[in-house]
Amino acid sequence: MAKNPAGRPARAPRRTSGLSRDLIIRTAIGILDEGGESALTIRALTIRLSTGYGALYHHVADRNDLLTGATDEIITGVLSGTATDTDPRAALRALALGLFDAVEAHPWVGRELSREPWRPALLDFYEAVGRLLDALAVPEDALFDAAGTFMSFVLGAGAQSAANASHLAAATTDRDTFLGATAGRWSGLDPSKYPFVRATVTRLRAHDDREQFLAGVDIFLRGVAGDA
Amino acid sequence: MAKNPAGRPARAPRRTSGLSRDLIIRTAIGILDEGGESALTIRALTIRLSTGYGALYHHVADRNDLLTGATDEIITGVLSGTATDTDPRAALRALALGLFDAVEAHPWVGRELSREPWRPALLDFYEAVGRLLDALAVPEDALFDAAGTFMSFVLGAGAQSAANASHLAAATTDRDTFLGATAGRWSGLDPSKYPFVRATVTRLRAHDDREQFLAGVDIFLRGVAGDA
DNA sequence: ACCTGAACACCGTTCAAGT
DNA sequence: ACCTGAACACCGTTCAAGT
Repeated sequence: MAKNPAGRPARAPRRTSGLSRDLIIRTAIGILDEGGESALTIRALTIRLSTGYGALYHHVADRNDLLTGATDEIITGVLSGTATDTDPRAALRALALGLFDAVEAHPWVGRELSREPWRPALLDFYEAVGRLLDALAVPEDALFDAAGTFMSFVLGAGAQSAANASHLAAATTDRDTFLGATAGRWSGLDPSKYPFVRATVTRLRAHDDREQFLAGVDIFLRGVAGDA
Repeated sequence: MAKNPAGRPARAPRRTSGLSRDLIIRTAIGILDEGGESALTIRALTIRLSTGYGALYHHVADRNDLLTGATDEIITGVLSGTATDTDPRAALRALALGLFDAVEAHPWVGRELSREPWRPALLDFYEAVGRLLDALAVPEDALFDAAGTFMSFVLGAGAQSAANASHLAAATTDRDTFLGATAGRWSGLDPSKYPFVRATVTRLRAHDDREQFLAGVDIFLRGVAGDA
């Protein structure tokens, strides 16, 4: 149905409801969630929104704007859903876990944040972390290093977990098969050269990214403010 | 000089020295270092190697193979240059700093590692970390979480620092101007809403990524095995 | 076996033209 | 003001043809 028989170019029905940056970003998030970063093409967006290229470019600057806008939207959602007025340790755990879960749910966010860190939405996150560490009585001259370290760890763990999630999605197999294959590959390594990796294998099947992440948060908290 | 006047297609002089996967990867690293991931096009590679498309595809599978191969090469270099037979704490610091410096020197490596974690070369890194943590008398049931956390932090901090480095390269300005602009932007934030971010501003100009990274490593070491 | 380069099927983005 | 879609300048990859 690309052309009509009369030779006049076919014309898609004009949208009745107006386009908006918000609608475009939300649609982009849908495409990103389904197919990852590479699935977000301008063409795919025009089709899903049944509109033209120019219409999109009227509301967003370019594809990059689309990606940062989508990322901001996700991060903002994390913060608005997390209470920070409880015990500082609990609040830091909740904040970290909120970002971690968001990145697991939207694996493309992790890579986006490593491309464009210090987006406005992440600034709110950093601010909250800083205040909570201050409330934990972290000495002032250690506060900035501690906050930066916390951000690096949370984003790093999120990105890594997201990468696993992406590979999981790419492999059409389920999680156990994927981990099993990894374990199998690692088992094939020379035991004398890779004793630790091989010891990890026996744990891998029961491995829970989220639990390991929380264990990491606790290591950080102990390191930064004595025993958690 | 696309065509010669006689209408016969111009033909580039045939390479005298043979192509090899190794030469291709090394050339790719050069392009990546100069222009980042987007600069690595197959066309750019053929030009720099004065060869054709098919020649490249004869030695590497595709662009992805090029990227992972280049990343492996860098990571392998880090490990071969780091001694791990000293005091475990010192060795962990050296190992972490080696990866951090490599990512700073080759910013594209950080994003690549977040796309393809657990490359063989990183396995060696993980193995070394696990053994060193064991040598630090980290209890066995905490060893795997600790090693994973360490990896996440090192990769996360590296990626973040690399993102800064990329922006620094994109902005043709120097580091002080860039940090000054960021500080200026942050200073404009509502002081009652962002007290911590604003307090960070005064530190930002004197900020040293490498020092903050080492401070983070020490937080981790304290958290994982008592006072460092 | 190794290499060449035209050709193909995509991209993001622009812009004259429509309402 | 908002939208359409042909056109442009790129991509990565393939493959018949050369040596």
